[in-house]
Amino acid sequence: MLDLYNKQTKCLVALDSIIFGFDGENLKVLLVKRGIEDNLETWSLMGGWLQEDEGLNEAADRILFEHTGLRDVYLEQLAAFGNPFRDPVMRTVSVTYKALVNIEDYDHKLANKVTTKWFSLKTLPKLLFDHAEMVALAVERLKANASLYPIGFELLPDKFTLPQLQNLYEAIFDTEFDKRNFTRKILSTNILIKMNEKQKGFSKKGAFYFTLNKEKYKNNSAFNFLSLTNPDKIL
Amino acid sequence: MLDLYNKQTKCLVALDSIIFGFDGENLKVLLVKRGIEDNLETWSLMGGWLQEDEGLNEAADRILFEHTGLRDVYLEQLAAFGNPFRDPVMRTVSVTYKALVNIEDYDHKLANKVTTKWFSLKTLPKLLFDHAEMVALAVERLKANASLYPIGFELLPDKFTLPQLQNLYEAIFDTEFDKRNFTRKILSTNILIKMNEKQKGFSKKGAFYFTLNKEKYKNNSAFNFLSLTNPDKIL
DNA sequence: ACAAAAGTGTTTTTGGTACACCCATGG
DNA sequence: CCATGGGTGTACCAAAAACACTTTTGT
Repeated sequence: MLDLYNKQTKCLVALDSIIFGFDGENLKVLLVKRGIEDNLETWSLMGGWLQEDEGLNEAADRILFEHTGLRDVYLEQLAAFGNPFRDPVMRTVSVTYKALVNIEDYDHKLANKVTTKWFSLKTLPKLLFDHAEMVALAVERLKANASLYPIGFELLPDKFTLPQLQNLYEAIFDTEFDKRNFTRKILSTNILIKMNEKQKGFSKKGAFYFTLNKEKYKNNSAFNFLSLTNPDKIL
Repeated sequence: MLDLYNKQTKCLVALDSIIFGFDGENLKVLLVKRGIEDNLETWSLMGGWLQEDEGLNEAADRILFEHTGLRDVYLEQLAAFGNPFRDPVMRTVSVTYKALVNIEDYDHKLANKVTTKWFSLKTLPKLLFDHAEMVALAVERLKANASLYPIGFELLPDKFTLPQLQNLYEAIFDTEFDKRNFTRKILSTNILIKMNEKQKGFSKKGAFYFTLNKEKYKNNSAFNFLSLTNPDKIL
């Protein structure tokens, strides 16, 4: 039987992660500048190779940590990419992950500000290999998830205002929502807790901060979170 | 740079496909009996290894064909499984695919009836490695897809009755729907065409056959197909 | 005639959407 | 006092859900 195994082709397995962040205005992706060996102006996703005795999730976590110093980011598997010529150097199958992080939180933990940079989704640079395709798929899935589940809070600080939350969802879906309808829908899920504190400095009136009711949030309680029944709103 | 590549661990890459079918009553999965070399009573998904110069989708298609003689089945990638010890013989990363096929259609094209068999989801045998986990994930995704898009017709013959269609959806979601509401919702999408022919032999009255309006079906026109806003209905 | 499944309409309730004005504050 | 963004309520409409009786036909 070992024979049968030994006859098969072996491949490198890479892990590439699409890290989404939100700066209050635009949805962004964290990219890494490729080492000097290549064309200097190519950016790539957070990537690395799978090592022995390491699971896929584990490897993706480790690679993200090595690039950024970030731990405990929830990485979710996206898809495997295996075009035989996707990496011209050697046959590599890449398993992609996506994560949402809070940019503020991230920036002060950031290990390597020289080689990593946030890019707005609308002005992405040229990406390595098939990484642009990976980003596109990640965005598509992000939209699908965000309309069904209350994700997106990972992209915000622990306390955030409703206008901030709305901006985020508007950035994800690249559209605008009615303020009153948005507020009503979000509050009706009861996953937010209003604080007594107001945001200072941004607007004159100041907006109340909210925090996540983590109990309810974990319970997955808000299925069909934003029920966007109209595809035009999403696409 | 080649050095850097050469230092990395290489793995086998397997493709495993979850093939769903529907026999009019239960949702089923097509499994293969393992070769004589192993414990005889283990069944597995349609699986095989990735070959050189072959993309993932291509390989999954080829493997399905080799096991079953079926071509042109729409296989959709599900997820990669990469626990380092999932295959005790050698480190293997498995990329899984799922597909929906019409059992009747399948059975007469079937190349190898001895080693492949349909199993009801509710009475699955012991499966190889982590294949049970793969099936569970596939079922979860099937539900999610079926509530958003009018998939499921692949599982039925070219002409089918509304009660059959309802049975199928009830099997997918493991619940019951109101006949009148179901009918209304399905017909309102206009993706079905009523035929003049009635089903004979099953019920005394006989139910009208319908066919798929393939134009509208391809157009993806029925987003949020069954809008199942109540998670209890789904879970 | 009766059993078994097919087929069909109405009412209620829920939730999505559209829409406009007052409020609080910093400048 | 005014400009800026924050906050709120209502009316309409579409669609989901609940609900029961009649029809057809094989036995």
